Amino acid sequence: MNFTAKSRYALKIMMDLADFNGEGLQQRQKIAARQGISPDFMDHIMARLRAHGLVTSIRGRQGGFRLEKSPDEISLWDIFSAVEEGLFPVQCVEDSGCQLEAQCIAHDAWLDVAHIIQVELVKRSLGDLLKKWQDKKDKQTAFSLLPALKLQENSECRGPRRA
Amino acid sequence: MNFTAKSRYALKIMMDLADFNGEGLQQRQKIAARQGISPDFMDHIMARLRAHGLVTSIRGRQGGFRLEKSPDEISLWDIFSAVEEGLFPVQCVEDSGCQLEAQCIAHDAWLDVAHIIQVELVKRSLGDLLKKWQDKKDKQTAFSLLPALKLQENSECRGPRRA
DNA sequence: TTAAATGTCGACTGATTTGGTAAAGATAAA
DNA sequence: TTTATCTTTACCAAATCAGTCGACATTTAA
Repeated sequence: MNFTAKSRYALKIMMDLADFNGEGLQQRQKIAARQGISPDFMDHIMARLRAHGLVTSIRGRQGGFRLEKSPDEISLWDIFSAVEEGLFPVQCVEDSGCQLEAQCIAHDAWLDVAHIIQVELVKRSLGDLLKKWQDKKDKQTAFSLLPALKLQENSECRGPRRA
Repeated sequence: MNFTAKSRYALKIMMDLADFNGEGLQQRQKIAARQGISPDFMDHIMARLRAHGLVTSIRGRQGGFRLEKSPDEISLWDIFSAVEEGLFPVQCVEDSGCQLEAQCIAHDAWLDVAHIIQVELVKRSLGDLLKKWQDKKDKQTAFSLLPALKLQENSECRGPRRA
């Protein structure tokens, strides 16, 4: 299935854009700072999100990014399949051109696994996820005096690849 | 989620052992030949399957491998988590020690994704998969004069990493 | 007791992927 | 024309992957 850093970053970026949806264009630097991502690396991810019609970009002064569709119309599958080369677990499922399909004892199992993961990812929309995040945030701030978390800069929720 | 060749091979090996379950010990060379796997590489996978209590090995002459449990008691999750280092999609979900949990806009989504994938993989037992495979095989042989496929050597159901 | 048939373990390696940096450029507003 | 913004491409070090290899341990049969 191969969820790399691209998927992790892409989800953060998309959640960030959804969180600011309707509040105008969001700049590359700001998104990157809020989500703790290297802006240079973010460029690669943005290029893919744009190519797949998930975000719109405006160049020049006052430029920036925004979602191209409503958060409810964007699924986790859309996001991950936009940024990952091969999201399917194994090659033979991905290109559907496996010559040994009939003889491979594992082929159908992989097809099944690939299918169910896709189904579950399609079920989950950015809109739903954002709602859960906002509910959680509201509860947190109700019990503390922290400023709204969305204004804090975040750093990457992850250590080096191997613990 | 990171399904590498280890998962692909492990599934083939376990399906093979399930297919020959009750027919005595299966030798390393035979399994490898039937499933089109390098025996040397298979050693690494076998070590993990054994360490996780999925297969039993007997050394010396007349030695070999067999399943340690009934195919119905072995799930895809058991197999994949035995051979992969990090089966979870992202680090912060895997080690549950993420300090930024409360501030990460994506954390709960990853937790959800990891959970549902695990649930679906646990649902799928080697017994069920084997049954489907055997049904398929029966239908195939009913319409052709090919010898039973389980006796044919197989080669890996996959090309080079990049098409 | 020895030889043969098996599984076990760890070191090593070339190729690929990953995750990132950087430089030069395009575009639009001020 | 300057400045702020996104775009594209090239490049790179480090890690991972998918093995290969060799030495070794164990059991049985001759």
